[in-house]
Amino acid sequence: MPESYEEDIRALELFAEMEEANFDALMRGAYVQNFPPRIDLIHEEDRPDFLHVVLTGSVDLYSSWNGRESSMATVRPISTFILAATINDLPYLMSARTLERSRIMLVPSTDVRQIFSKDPAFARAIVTELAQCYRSVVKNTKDLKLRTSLERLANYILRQQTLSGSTEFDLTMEKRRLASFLGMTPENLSRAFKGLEPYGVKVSSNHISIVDPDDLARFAKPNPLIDDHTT
Amino acid sequence: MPESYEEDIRALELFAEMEEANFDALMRGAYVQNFPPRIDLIHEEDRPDFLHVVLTGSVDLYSSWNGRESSMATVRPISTFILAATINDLPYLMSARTLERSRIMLVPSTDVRQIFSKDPAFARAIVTELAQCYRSVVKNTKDLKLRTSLERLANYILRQQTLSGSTEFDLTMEKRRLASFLGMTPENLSRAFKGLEPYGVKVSSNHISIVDPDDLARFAKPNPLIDDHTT
DNA sequence: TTCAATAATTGATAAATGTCAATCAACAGT
DNA sequence: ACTGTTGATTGACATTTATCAATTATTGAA
Repeated sequence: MPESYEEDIRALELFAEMEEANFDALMRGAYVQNFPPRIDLIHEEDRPDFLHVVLTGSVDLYSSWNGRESSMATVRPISTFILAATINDLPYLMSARTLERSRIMLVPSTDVRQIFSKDPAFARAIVTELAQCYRSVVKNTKDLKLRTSLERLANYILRQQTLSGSTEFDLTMEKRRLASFLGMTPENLSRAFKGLEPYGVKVSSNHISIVDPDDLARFAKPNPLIDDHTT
Repeated sequence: MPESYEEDIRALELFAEMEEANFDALMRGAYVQNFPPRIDLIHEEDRPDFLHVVLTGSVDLYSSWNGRESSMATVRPISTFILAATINDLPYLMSARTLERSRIMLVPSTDVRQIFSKDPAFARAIVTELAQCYRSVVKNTKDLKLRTSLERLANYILRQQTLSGSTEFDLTMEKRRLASFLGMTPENLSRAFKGLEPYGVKVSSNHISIVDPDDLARFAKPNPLIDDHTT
C-alpha cells in the first residue's frame, strides 16, 4: 500500500475519523490494482467480496435488463462504491466498469464489516455516506419522474456550470453515456441540445457555453431538492 | 406511550437489538398521534424534527416540481420514514401525507441522533435499514430506466401476486396513485391494463386475476435485482 | 498520414406516452 | 333514492421519445 494513496484515503470522509489501528488493519488487508479502460470490475448479481475505492481514473456504474443497458452513475476519485452491498452482504445491483485507465483499491468486505462493528466513528461515517447515497438516488428518481428529457438536460448543464464555476465547460463524459445517464437515446440527446439553443446553450463537440444562465434557468427551473448533490 | 404499540415498535428491526435503557429513552421522548386521511405530515424542504413511525394506516411519500407531482412510495405499518434526513439532519426530499386514518409515532430527531452515537446495536440497525432503503431506490430507478410503462405494470402485477400469494388479488391503492407510482398517467395505466389482456391479466374494478402467470412472466421478465424488494 | 472503428448527427418514421374533453362508475352524504 | 364529487375509462389528438438507416465527425492504431 503506497503511502501517497494511504494519505488520500485517510482523508476520505468515510475513513477520516476512525481509530488509527483500525484504519491500519483495513489497509493491511487491502490492495491496489491498475485496470485498463473498459474493464468490468464487478457485475450485477456478484457477491460483494471487496469494497472498491477509486484512486485515479473513473468508473461507470451501469445496469442491464433484457438486453438493454443504462448508465446509473460515474464514480470519480477519491470515492468508494458500492458500500450498501458490502455492508449488508447482498448481491450488487449494478455493474461497474472502468472508463479510462484507473487505479482501484480493493478492501475485503469482511474486514469492512468487522471493523464497522467495533469502530463507532467508522460506523457513523458509513451511516452518513449511506444516507448521502440514498438521497442522491432519490434526487435522481425525482429528476426522472418529474421532468422531460429536455428539462433533465437543461438542469444537467446548469449543474455542470456550477461544478465548473464557469459558463463555459467541457462535458466530462461521452455524449452517448450522458444520454444513457439522463435516460434517453443518443439521437434524442443530440436533438435536445438543439432544443436548448433558444435558451442560449451553444454546443460544439464536447464544449458547452451558456450565453445567459438566467435564461436557461428560467426554462430549467433548477431545485436544490433535485439538483443540489452536495446535500 | 401505550404498551401495545411499544411492543410492536420494539419488534421493528430498527429497534429490536438496542439497549433496553436506550429504547426506553427514545420512547419517553416520543409521542403518538392520530391523523385523518389526506393530511400532510411533512413537506419537502422541511427540517426533520421527528423520525416518523407508521403504527396503523398508511402514508404516501410524494414529490413535487414545477406543478407536477409524483408518488414515490407507500409506507405501511410498522415501519419508519424518513430515516436518511433525520440521521444527516438535512431537509426532507419528499413530502408525506396520510392515505387513510393513521396512527403515527413521532420520535424527536435529536434523540435518534444522540442514541445512535452511543448504542452500537442501534447504529448497526440504522445502517442495515439505510442500505436497504438505498437498494430499494436503486431498484426503482432501474425499473424506470430499463422498462417501458407496460413492462413496469406487468412486473408490478407479478410482485403483487407474490406478496398476496395468489393469482387473484385486489390492488392496494387507487389506480391514479398506482399510475403516478409507476411513472405514468392514469389514462396510460388504464390502457396498459388492456395491453396486458393478451398475457392473461383480467381487471375488474380493483380486482386483478392472472390467468397464466407463466405467460405474463414471459412478457414481464421479472428480475430479482429489480423486483425482489426483500433483498 | 491513412484507414478502420467508433461516436455523433440527421432525416424519416414509428411507437410510446401525455393531454384534453367527454362519459361512465363508484360512493358519500343528505 | 337523489345528487354532487371524485375516480376511471374512452376517444381524438398532440407531443415526446425511440428506432432505423444513412451520413458525417472523431479517434486511435498501424
